[in-house]
Amino acid sequence: MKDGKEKNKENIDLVVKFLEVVSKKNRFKILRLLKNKKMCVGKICRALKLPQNLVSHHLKILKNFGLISSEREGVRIFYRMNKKIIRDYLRLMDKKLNSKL
Amino acid sequence: MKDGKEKNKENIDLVVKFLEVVSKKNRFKILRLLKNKKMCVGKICRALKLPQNLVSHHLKILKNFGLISSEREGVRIFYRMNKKIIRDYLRLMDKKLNSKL
DNA sequence: GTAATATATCAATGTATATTGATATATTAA
DNA sequence: TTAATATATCAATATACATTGATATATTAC
Repeated sequence: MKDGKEKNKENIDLVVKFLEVVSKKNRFKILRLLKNKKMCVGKICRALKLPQNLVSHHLKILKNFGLISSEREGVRIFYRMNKKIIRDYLRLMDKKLNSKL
Repeated sequence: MKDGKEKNKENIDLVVKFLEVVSKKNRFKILRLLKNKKMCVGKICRALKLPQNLVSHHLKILKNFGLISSEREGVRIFYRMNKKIIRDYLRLMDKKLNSKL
């Protein structure tokens, strides 16, 4: 079992990794688009006026980190935000930077 | 007066800029050190095992963005976190990524 | 099967910026 | 005013990674 310091270190690495992922403007915008609705790649491209390969690239990063999920519907692949996970990260950030303890 | 879209764009730029600033591990650690106490540069260097010029560099970025403040005490300069500002950014992030609206 | 559409992957490039090393500035003490 | 300490700045390098262009893969319709 880990001691407190190691646990803390892991948490910091995790929060910082989260921040790295969402601190890119295009990824942040994609996340916001997916906040309340699922969208296919093409629609995201059109909404943000970004080329398809770039959007796919960012979607992959967001998905690898667990912030979004995807499901195929015929020829399209729809993405949606993993709201609970986002909430957990926001809470962790708050704990690290804002909590009294 | 700005319309809603412009206001929103500014907010996104601001949040993303905040995320850029805090998404670097060393800066994040510095912020955490300053969460509950003021510290001089040398002490921050020793605490994080980082060279002085690098710490000064990161402090400057954090200060320019308004996340920390400084005051000289004799030969030393003490830094502290601007907690209210941090809280405001955390709230803004929550609004953008987590609020129901 | 082939064509058409949607998405993903790969290699190359460009850009931002973290880090380092050397040096400059400011304050205090003698 | 000189020495010692603390901090900041500047130039150079290294590195991460967003972006782009070209191409590959997967699904559906014919």
